Amino acid sequence: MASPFPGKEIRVVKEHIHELLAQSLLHLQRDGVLPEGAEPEIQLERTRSPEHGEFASNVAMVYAKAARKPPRELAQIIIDRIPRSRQVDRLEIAGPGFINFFLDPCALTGVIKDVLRQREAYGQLPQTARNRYTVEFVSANPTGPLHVGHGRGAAYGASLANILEAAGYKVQREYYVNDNGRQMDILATSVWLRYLELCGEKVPFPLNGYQGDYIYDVARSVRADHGDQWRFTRQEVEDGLCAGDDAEIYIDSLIARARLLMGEEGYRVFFDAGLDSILEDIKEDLAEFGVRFNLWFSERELEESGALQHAIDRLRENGHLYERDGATWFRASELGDEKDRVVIRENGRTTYFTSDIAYFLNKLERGFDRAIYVLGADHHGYVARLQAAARGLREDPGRLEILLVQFAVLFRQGKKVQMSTRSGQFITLRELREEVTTDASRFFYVMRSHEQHLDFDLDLAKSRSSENPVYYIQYAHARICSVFRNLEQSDARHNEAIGEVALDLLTEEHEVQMMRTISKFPETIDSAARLRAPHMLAHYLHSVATDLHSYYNAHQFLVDDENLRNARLNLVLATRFVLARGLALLGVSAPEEM
RNA sequence: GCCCCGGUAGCUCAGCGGAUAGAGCAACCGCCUCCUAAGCGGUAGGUCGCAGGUUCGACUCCUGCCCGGGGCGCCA
Repeated sequence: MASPFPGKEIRVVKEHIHELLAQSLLHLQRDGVLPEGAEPEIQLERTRSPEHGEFASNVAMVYAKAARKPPRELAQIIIDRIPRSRQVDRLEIAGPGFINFFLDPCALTGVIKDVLRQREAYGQLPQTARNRYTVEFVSANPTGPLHVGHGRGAAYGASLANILEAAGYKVQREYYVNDNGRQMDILATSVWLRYLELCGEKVPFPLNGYQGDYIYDVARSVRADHGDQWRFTRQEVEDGLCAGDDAEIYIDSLIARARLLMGEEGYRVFFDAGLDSILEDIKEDLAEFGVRFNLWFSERELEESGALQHAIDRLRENGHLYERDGATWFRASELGDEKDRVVIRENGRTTYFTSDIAYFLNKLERGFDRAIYVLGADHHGYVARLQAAARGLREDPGRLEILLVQFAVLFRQGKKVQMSTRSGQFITLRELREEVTTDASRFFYVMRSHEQHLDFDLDLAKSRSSENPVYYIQYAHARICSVFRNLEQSDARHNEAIGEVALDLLTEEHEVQMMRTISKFPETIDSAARLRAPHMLAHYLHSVATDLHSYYNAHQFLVDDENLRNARLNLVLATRFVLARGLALLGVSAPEEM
């Protein structure tokens, strides 16, 4: 037969079969059996049960109407046109008209050769077109430590970015640092009030200020560096303060008071001290969580670089802005949003949304084909707003993709762990990592679909037992490593070349199953990337571990027969590569010993 | 009121329009003189929230309803 990939090793059996089917359908189009025109769409999927072969296609059913033939009859015609392949043992028509592909054993053993040739790179898919993606995630305001809610976004975003890379995309990881908003002013003022307290001046601390102890730490460091030069008495601070009942007005007037008393320069010291120390803490926290970013994008820079003005100009040129009540509005309601949005407030300052628009435009102008946003589910109001912005900018809304991650709720001893940001009674990501380890938290966070509320069972994540899926998978990896350690201590050696020649000895049910599962790795990466679903990879790895443990229990790998031993070692070594790579994509370690 | 997410085994959840709906935990019965029992094998467990619709075919898509979680600002 003619190889569908001339001069190239057939890497993925599924692709190969897909190609065989495509050739058949192309023939039938030329022969007039099928209508010509669009390239036929082919669905090929794994069967649920081996009695239906390895792969099945529904093309005969889909095209039955167009071909004006009963599905099973059309199936036979399609089969007659499918080129012969060494990889395919036989074809069957089943049920209402499925075409089932039964593989030749060499197709499965070929998978082991593939893996051992590609080693750690197995599962890496070729580059695709328009593949420059930027993924923005976490982007928590630098006003305090990350908590467990941010943890899910971090784990999801990082895993997704890794998976997209494996699927052939060039991925940039970005964190949007909101260093310009009112929340930052509240932070700066909170630090200043704590500073005054340390100086011995007790000014009543506002309820909506940042209450956490870390504020004292920042205040202490400012005082250590700058002494008491910004010390004012309670009387001085409260003079001319709007002491109304409204907490929001009260804190705003405190902010204004801070700026006035200290001057912009002094105020900046508190502002930057808060920002720098908290951002530093967040970076360190994320690094320890195995999450790295290529770019920490500063909101302030949007203003300083003129990007903000650039975006506003663009909206204005496109006729989407108007003035009302002293503010400048974006006519979002005409572009799919539920109402119009303010982009320049009455006081002349832009809104948070204005920055969002400018940042989005900036991403596209930096050359990314697509901007992916990983946001908490509470931000779902953003979707329509940002899409409206994309339209208003006359950019393709298809280049904007927003993924909402649902909330995670912690459970301890079967009971919900209560959390509240206001009272400062939230569990930090750092505390979670320390309690259940980074590995377990990374895995648990992405174990479920991101669209699904997550019940995070702390006791399960902590347990070093079989119930804990992350240990179950890691244990499979460690077991394989252990086998090779035992081999080292014996007289025997692993010879991959001998193993490769002897692969046809791998005929046990467990071995066939193991190979089948390993062969699904590339397509799992593909689906997980396409559906933005790291949990698919998590589930897949669990099935790899299941097969390995079963195999391990049923058969001895270190047998006397040199050929069989090396063949089996090739298989488990290939399994090890899959486990290690898969765990790495999820940010989970693959220990050699447990 | 409007919007987002969910409702599948006792519990937590997979299931990318296909064939007999799966896994882990919990329950019950077994397996270590043998490469790590953090493991394996087996048994039992289901009106896929309800009602319509689209389709050769619906857990999957559409509409309505019921139940649970969350969100709606010239806040960020």
